[in-house]
Amino acid sequence: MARRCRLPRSFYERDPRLVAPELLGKVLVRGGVTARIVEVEAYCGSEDPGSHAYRGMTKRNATMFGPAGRLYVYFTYGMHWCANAVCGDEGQGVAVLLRAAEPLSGLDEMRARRPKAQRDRDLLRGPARLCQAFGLDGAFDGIDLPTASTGVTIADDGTPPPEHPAVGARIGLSTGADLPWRWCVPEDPHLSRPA
DNA sequence: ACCGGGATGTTCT
DNA sequence: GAACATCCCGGTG
Repeated sequence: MARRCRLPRSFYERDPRLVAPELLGKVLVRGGVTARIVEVEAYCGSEDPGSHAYRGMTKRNATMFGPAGRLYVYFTYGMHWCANAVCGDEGQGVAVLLRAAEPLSGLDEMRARRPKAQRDRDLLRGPARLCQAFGLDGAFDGIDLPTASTGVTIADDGTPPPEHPAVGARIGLSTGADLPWRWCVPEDPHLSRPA
């Protein structure tokens, strides 16, 4: 296996629609718990009616407007957390939502945090399930992914992104649902929904 | 397999 | 007061 390195800040400092497909195949890391990202969505700030940032900065979405490379973790539906990587330039409010991943290591810890998951392929199949399995919640909002000391990061282990990713509409939106800003590893069994 | 509804509480109108 | 970047369970076929 090739050596794993944290993605540098410059990776994130671009349009989320460029960053998103390149995140496919990268490795989400929290200590010994790791997983390969297979599904993501781009959220594009003031030009995107589906984005939390569409109506400007609020207390909840403030992290989105900060520097690229931070983790934006938000609470939704009264019980779930979801995690994004902030992209672009500071003040833009753009990010990539991490929607699904393939478990690589730390499976026992994931299973312990998600006792309801029947099969290992269900551990990270969906943005809130992914956060549950990794133990990500509001305490992780704003942490800096490129910084070594945080323990949470996204790394490159040499696996290239798919040459022809599946692209389609984002999931769960009432507005902005027509925009094709969801990217997946084609045919991957760990997707939240087929591509 | 697919579908419908309930859980649960923060955020914004 | 409504909406919400979701998940889980229990129905039916």
